[in-house]
Order: sequence, then structure tokens, then C-alpha cells
Amino acid sequence: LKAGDEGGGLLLFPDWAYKPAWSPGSRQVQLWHFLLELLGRGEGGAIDWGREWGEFVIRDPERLARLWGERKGKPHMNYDKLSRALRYYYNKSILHKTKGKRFTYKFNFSKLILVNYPGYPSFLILVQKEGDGSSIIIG
DNA sequence: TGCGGAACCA
DNA sequence: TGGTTCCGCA
Repeated sequence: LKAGDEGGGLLLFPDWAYKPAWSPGSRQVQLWHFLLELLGRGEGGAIDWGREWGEFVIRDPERLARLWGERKGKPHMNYDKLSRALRYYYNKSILHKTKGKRFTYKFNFSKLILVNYPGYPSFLILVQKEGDGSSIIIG
């Protein structure tokens, strides 16, 4: 496990999430992981947690897209393309759209690992520190 | 803005 | 397999 703790929250991911792209049997960084990473850091402005548990709001869509593009080496990334990738998550139950709220999506934490990595002795611990307390989900 | 098909790529 | 790119539609 690795942890990132800088301000807004604390995020813990299983090791596979951090395996570099070149290592054998590894995967490239997943979009959902990238989003969680930014959310955990409280990465100024581009994306932020929403009101409900797991809900997030994209404050600056094109900036988020640029960040994602930089990570993946896709200089022509934009929100149109990034949002298409997010929509592919609907069928996998990783995400769904919060209808009526602009740029607002919601994670399905309970399904995130199970769907993506079946059979993996999986665990995702996400602690959100907010004024009214903290929550923990273990999948 | 948001959706999902289709072709395509690593 | 997870997107990326492009696009017509509502």
C-alpha cells in the first residue's frame, strides 16, 4: 500500500494501482484511479468532492482533461473525450452520472474493485476527512 | 451538456 | 481491455 496525505484527505491504494506501465503484467494508469488521486490530493480547482459520498464535481473540465492528457501522453485530450471514457464506466458500475447536476458524477466504491479486478484479494480504503466526520469503505 | 455507436489503438 | 478519436443526435 501507498498513501498520499496532502490536505483534503487520505487515500490508500493497493500496490497494483501503482505498478509502472513498463513492468511485466502491469497496467497503465486507469482514469478512475487518476481521478481518485486528484481528489485525494485536493488538487486545486480541477476536481472536487461533491455533497454526497463518492460524488465529485469537475470544476474545470478542460483543465482536468489537460492533466489527464499529460499523464497519458495524449496532448489532444479534451473534456469531450475524457467524458466519453467516463461514460464507459456506467456499464461497469464504476461510475454513474448525477443527473441534473452539471459536471457531476458519482463513484460506486462497492463495485469499483470487484468489477475491475475479479478474484483479486482486493481492498480499497478511502477516508474522506470532512468537517462533519469521516467515512471508510472497504471493498 | 450529455449520450452512446463505431472504428481504432496500445 | 481501457480507453481515444470522431460524430450524429437530443
